[in-house]
Amino acid sequence: MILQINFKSGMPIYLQLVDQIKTAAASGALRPGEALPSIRPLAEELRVNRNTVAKAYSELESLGVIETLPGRGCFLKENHSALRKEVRRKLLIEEIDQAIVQAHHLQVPRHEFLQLIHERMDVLDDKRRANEDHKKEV
Amino acid sequence: MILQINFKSGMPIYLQLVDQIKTAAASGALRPGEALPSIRPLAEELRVNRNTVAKAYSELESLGVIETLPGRGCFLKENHSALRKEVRRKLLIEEIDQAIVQAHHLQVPRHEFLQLIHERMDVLDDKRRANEDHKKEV
Amino acid sequence: MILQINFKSGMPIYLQLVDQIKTAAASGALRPGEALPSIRPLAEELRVNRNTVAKAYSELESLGVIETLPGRGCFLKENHSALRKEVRRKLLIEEIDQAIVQAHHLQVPRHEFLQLIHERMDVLDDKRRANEDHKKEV
Amino acid sequence: MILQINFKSGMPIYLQLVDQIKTAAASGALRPGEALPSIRPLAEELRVNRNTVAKAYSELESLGVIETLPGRGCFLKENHSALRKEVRRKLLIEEIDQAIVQAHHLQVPRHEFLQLIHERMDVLDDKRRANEDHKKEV
DNA sequence: GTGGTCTAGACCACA
DNA sequence: GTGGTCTAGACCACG
Repeated sequence: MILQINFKSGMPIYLQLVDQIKTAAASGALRPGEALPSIRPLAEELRVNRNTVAKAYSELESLGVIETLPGRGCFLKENHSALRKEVRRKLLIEEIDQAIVQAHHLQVPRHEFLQLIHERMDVLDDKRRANEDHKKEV
Repeated sequence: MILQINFKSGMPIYLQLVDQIKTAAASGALRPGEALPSIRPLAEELRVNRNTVAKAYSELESLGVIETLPGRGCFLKENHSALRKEVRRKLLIEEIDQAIVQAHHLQVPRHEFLQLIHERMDVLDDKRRANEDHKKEV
Repeated sequence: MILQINFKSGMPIYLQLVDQIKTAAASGALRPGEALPSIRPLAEELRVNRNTVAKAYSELESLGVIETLPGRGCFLKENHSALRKEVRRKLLIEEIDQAIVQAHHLQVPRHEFLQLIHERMDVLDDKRRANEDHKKEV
Repeated sequence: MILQINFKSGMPIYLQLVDQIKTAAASGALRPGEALPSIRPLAEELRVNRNTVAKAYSELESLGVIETLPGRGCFLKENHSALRKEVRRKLLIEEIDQAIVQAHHLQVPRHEFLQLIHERMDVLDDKRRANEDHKKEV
């Protein structure tokens, strides 16, 4: 799971986390019963206060998305079905449209835009792989 | 231009307006030189305080998207993009990363993601062209 | 840094603050990275509403002069001048023209005017140096 | 007399006019009994609403600086002595300092700054001469 | 009519 | 404690 925070959006960080984790859960990127990253390391990784992550988790718990077992960690609850394909498509289109609009607003030509997308996909892929390798080693 | 506010999203109202107006500008729904809705009526329509709309507009002005002529109104600027290339790139990357992360969360495979991007670029292009044609007729 | 407001000048309070803080930054009275007075106490000290100070600070942020870290405070930015050369020139010309016009109004002859400029540049330079020395000692 | 308006300063235009005319009067650039430019042409020249100029003049009248003779125009009143040299110097220094501070803020080097000053003095001189020639022809 | 400023006071998010 | 958002309402400046 990749979590990405936008510090400047004005949207509360803990809500950004909630949204992204809900999405990951709903999409199946997070499987029922699977453990979420624990608060302290995640807070460090995201360069965010621990309270902020804790708040996101407690919000998720009260939403019934996750379950907190004190002393053991946070786990995804069972009763979540993956979203229907159409809904997922809609969620993704929202983000894509924002990027396209931004590109147009900044007058970035189409080919540069596409090139940038490929670049970022590679960058983020590498990041993710690095993360996973790091965890295997630990 | 249709403006719509989500009071529960946690995202500040004025930022929602900023985003939507930037989008409208980028998509061609608003044309350079065109007047934006005036602050007071818009505030009433959206059932929001006048200051909140004013803040959105003032933000847009300092971003260089609109121009406000006191006593006359607010207008979309002509050349709204005097940002340095580096900064533009950074802004765009932010949006792109969000889309990529969303795609990953939703476990949309790479080729489907790219296909969707092309689709949406075409769709938005068509929309923009339609808008322009409509205005020419008027 | 001393901030002083003229309630009768007709110039908006928040702009007076913006100007004075820009001046303090330019003169070295405020150093890059240094914290500005926090909004609430400053508002009390100046007997001004909190929002007014906040508006000044937010203006300074969008001008790229300061950086505000919510929950922590506002700080003078390091490299406050990413403006394009052309824009900078225009901003400077505005100020220069005002001085020239004032000189003409006061019928100060050209050579006296230029002499006065040199004098003031030296005076302000000295002030800035004094400020820097003082801070090194602290 | 040169009148120079800054539309972006936030200071009311009519107050800018009042200040500049007071200064011109105090310095002797405007002589007692001399006629001020009439409202309509001045408003056009400055690209300002007639009401704004009218307001400035009415303000000046209530301050006792000028006298309005309906149907004939506005004239500088008699009882104004030129300011003492020291005061004039102080007024001028204020403007000069603002320009210097702006230059420093924009990191314009000293020699460029001085060069720009000479440039602008020439430009404004030419403007003034053009104005005067134009009036002689009329 | 337009936008701009300021106040007073409430509540939120974050460290 | 910090800054941020929002509301409600008053008054000003300008066209």
